[in-house]
Amino acid sequence: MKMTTSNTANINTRLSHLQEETKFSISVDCVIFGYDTSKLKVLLIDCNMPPYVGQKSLIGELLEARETTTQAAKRILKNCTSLKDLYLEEVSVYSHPDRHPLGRVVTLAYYSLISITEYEKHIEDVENKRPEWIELEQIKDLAFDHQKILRDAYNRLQRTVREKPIGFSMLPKKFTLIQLQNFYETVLNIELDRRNFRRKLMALGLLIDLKEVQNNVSHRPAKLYSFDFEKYKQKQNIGTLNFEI
Amino acid sequence: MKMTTSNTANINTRLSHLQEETKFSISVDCVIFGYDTSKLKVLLIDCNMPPYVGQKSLIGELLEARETTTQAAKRILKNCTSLKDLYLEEVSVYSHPDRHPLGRVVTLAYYSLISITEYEKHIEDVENKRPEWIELEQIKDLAFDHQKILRDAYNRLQRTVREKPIGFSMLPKKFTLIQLQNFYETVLNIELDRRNFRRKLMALGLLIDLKEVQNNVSHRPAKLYSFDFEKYKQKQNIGTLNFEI
DNA sequence: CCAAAAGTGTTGCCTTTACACCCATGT
DNA sequence: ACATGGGTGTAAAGGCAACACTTTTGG
Repeated sequence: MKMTTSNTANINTRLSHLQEETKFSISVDCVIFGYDTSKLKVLLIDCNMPPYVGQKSLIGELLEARETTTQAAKRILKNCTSLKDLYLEEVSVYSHPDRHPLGRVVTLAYYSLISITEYEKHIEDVENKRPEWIELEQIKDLAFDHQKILRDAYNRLQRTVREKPIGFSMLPKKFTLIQLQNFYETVLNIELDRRNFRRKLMALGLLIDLKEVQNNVSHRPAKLYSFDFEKYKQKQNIGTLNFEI
Repeated sequence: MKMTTSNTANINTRLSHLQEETKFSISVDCVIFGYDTSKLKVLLIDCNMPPYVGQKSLIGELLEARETTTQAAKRILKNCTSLKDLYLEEVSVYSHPDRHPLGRVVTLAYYSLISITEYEKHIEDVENKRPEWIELEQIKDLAFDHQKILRDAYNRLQRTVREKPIGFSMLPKKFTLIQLQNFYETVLNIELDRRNFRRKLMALGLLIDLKEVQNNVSHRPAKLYSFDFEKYKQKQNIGTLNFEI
């Protein structure tokens, strides 16, 4: 059995300097999810780069000299939404040598969740070339390998949303239980039983009954709730938590 | 509200060339888990690089010009174990600007699972500077940020091992139910009820009763089983699967 | 008073847990 | 025959899924 180890530079033990030939551009791409009128949407921009002119792409930038990929992702998010402290989660690395037409660019994908309503409030601050919300279902033929990145990010979102209360980042601060249920039904692409859903959510003890109701609705107005992030943190710390939709 | 987007090069829309100043070395580090005599172990090497001389580190190499990070991980694994087709899963990216003493090196961590027995069979093929199996519990003060990488990888392993039958990659091809149970108890650091465990595993219908038993044991010999990877794939394809420990 | 959506309990089933005794082999 | 670990069943509790009618508001 022949081995090839011997001649390979080992980055963790033997290497004495870093060569220019093995340096790469690194970018960070953000899949920004929003939720509005029972639709899951993604913030996309137009790609002007051949051969992808006319297609949409995710929002991404090159990693700068002294920032981490997470910092880069936060910078990107702040730039295009003017919001900060958004939920952010790493998806994966995409490193096919021919994935980018300008040359070798390894990209780290992140996804983030934002409230479209909050986003709209600050929209006038963003430069004229604005990103656009596109319904997830409508998105196809993204530039580069972004369709795959989106698929991976959505898979990750579906998983995480069932295990952690991250969905509340995409909902208004005050919401009805039915809005919450619709949200889960949309994101997970399943149907939920109303009574069972309410029982489960109320049993978590993490919803604050605001003692307010909807108004201007032509039917019985629903009660409004908000999510108790404080209590969630406490329960998390003492290991009491079992958030499972 | 001030915005900073306008001047930033956008990798996906506007940039026309890649500059040398924003190129980085990329490495791939592998957390190689093995399981032996009721202990979870990790394959580590000695780090000879100041200021970490004397400490252990993960096995890693620089990404080469035309390979993906996954290919790099497979190359690394093959080099140091002479085994291939190993289970491989991405952990995360580590990109702190000062994480590596030679300069800016962004690393992608992967973890892999191997059977120590299989590994030992090929060990004579590996160059003299051999990596070493260290019990997970004993590992502390790894070089670089490898302690954190290991922690993240182990968390990922604990999660995945409950959801997918990846543990069988670390066990002998023929195993007893009690060995299997010990494996899960070790990896997950929990205790399991023997009867309940057996019932659950048998109910999966994915264990092949080999109609063989242990020999040379000074007690009632246990039956040997193997995992039915074929059937697992089929069930996975038709969505019948519910592998949950 | 009608339309439209909000709100509310009960039951059966399945899954999970807890628990103790007999069995097969080597010495 | 004894020591050692292997192998087995049952009952109680808890969680999950299925299901239909009443309530409140606006028009």
